[in-house]
Amino acid sequence: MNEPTGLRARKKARTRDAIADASISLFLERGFDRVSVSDIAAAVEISKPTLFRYFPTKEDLVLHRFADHQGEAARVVRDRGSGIEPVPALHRHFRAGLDRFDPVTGLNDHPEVVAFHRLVFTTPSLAARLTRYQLEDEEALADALGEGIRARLCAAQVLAVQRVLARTNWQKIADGRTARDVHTEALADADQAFEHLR
Amino acid sequence: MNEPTGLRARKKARTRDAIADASISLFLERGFDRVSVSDIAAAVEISKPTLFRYFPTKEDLVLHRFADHQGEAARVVRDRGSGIEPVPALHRHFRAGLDRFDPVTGLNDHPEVVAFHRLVFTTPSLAARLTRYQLEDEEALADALGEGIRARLCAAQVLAVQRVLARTNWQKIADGRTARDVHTEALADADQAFEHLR
DNA sequence: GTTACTCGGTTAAAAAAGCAACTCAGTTAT
DNA sequence: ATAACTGAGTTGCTTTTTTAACCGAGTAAC
Repeated sequence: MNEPTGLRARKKARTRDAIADASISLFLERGFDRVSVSDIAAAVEISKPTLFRYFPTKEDLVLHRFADHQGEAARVVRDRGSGIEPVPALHRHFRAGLDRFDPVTGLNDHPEVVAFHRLVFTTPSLAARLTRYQLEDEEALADALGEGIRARLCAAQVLAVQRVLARTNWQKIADGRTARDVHTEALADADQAFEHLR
Repeated sequence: MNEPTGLRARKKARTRDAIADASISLFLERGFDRVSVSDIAAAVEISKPTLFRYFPTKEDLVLHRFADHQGEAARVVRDRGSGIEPVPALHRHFRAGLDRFDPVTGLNDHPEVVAFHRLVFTTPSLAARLTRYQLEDEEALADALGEGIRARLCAAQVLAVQRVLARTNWQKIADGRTARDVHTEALADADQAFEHLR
């Protein structure tokens, strides 16, 4: 069931991680457009074409962290236990994310994570591309919810809610508060928001 | 003047070093024939055919340290300054080796080097292959010295002398003496041996 | 206004690595 | 004696990586 752990696969995963780590740390250090892809390739000791075989664009070097969560909402809906409604399933999933301080919930005060968020939202080309990811995510969720305009509306609202919640949490963290401190009100916000959805 | 330092060359050199290091440390740890080439390949995280692209046989994993000195004597003779006779040039070169405690002179008491020598000379297949290297080295030296039986005799004698000297030094080290301690008498031995050659 | 750089991204060909299956010897088990 | 194993080394095929050269957009220089 799990991926084959051959030599090839292992090295590929390691190269991918190395690229991701090097590029993010370089971006945080000098800013997104003061680092060229050639710099990154040199840091990882691979060639430029190889780098682009792992990540299609420069933006994806940053956004793969979101891309890796791609379709998560849709999956949660599809894999929900029988007799459970979609929205409560997403609610539960988001609460679980809060409990483990998943960065996508905005509730994480690791300096690296905070700096990363700042990087994404203050770099126009990154923010732009991020919305494209969110659109695809939304479409996938809509498909998982069913067909027609109702499903699409519901998907859009759920993801909008999640974005607002994450943004709110992140703002509180950016104001200097600790994730543990914000945790309970983040839960309350989430409960209220998802309650209001139905 | 120096080799091109492209990405490919750098990685190749690093892989070669990794193989050499891993195999020698495994051999020293468990003995030459209690380690399979597959074990080594696994330790370096490369495939078996790849390993054999770097080293032609299992023995060469150990003996490349000698192989890398291959043809050194011949080169010394060819590159000697004008007006210098071959044998004195070789003499000087051997003395220089002693002065920097070059492992090939046997005058080196690093535990790793000592263990390495022991490994080579107590493993029959290694000792056997080593003599083949020495033969090739001898032929190259003979060619550098000129043609005919005289050159061949001279080459054989020079290399025999070097082997005896190295073996003598190694024996003293094996008896527990330190390289620095043995150094002066090693020089004296060398002087006498090369003098006797003339 | 052309010229020349830089940077993101691509292409084609060649080198290198991985994989699986194989040969060939020598050992061990039955 | 034969069957089953193990380990060195090879072979053919596929995937990955390097290399050098290029394209096209932006931009700074003169």
